[in-house]
Amino acid sequence: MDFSIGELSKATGVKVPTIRYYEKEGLIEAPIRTEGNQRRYQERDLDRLRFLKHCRDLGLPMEAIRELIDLSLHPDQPCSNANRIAADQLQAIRARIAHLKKLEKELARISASCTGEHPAADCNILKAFGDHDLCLSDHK
Amino acid sequence: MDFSIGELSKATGVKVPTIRYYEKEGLIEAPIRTEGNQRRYQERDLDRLRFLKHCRDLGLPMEAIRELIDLSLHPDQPCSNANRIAADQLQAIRARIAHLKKLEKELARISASCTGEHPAADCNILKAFGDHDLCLSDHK
DNA sequence: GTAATCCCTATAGCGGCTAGAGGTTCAAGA
DNA sequence: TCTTGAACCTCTAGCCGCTATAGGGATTAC
Repeated sequence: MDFSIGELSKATGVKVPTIRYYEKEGLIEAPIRTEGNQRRYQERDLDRLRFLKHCRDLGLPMEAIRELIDLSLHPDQPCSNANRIAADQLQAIRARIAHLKKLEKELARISASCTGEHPAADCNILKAFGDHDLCLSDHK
Repeated sequence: MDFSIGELSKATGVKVPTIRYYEKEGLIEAPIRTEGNQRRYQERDLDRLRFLKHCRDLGLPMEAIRELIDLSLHPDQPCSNANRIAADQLQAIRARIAHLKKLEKELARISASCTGEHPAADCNILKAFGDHDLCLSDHK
């Protein structure tokens, strides 16, 4: 019928202290309590937390999730904000991928520049780490 | 001959409070001071900070940078650690790219699933954020 | 000489948790 | 019914790598 925080944690993969943290942050509602002050959750809390976790797994910042939750609590409002949030996040992810690819290229070059068998004084890796001018691109 | 912290900052692109933070963390040496207690840096501090910044730009964690600095202070030691650090970082970057690509795929699908003109109750984006089962891959 | 700009220390805050201390409640077995 | 032991409670502090602010002192250009 209702879950303890530990059961909710197992069902969602969100750790117990994290659930309490989300509650403190207002991202999930404070559930009812037993006489002994322990939290007891309902089905809808499970849905909400699954939503939250999925959003976090997709990399959304908590502020964006807050907006999405607000929106789902007002089902008559237009969903243009949800659209914007998804598009923004997609763009942010693509920017990060582009940046990481530059780093990958530089690191591959640096990593291959020395076999690790020299004294440090002659190590090309140490030189490459020290000198951005040796880099092929401008990796920020 | 020597630089103030602001000049060092401009020369490297590292912000002033960050330079002081690096000093507190032992990543750069505490420089000499003027009679009025202001820091004055030398050429070698500039080199060190450039090294540090380049490593940070490449995504190395400070602990790894600490090891690299140690190594460059012992030029007779073998550089196998530098090799390992570069290889580890390369692997870490590649793992992050792989993960972000999964997110990109899911977000592109989610983002395209709704034009943003519906009431929230019917919004496919909200549904997709809520339900991982709709996802094509297992993005963590 | 004075005003503008730099510099100093110390502390707190960011995001998103996570770990620990020290104590209470619950549920299963004897 | 009693007892154990696991799970729960609150509160505080810590993680990384900075960044911002407050409240002052030093330096430099005019």
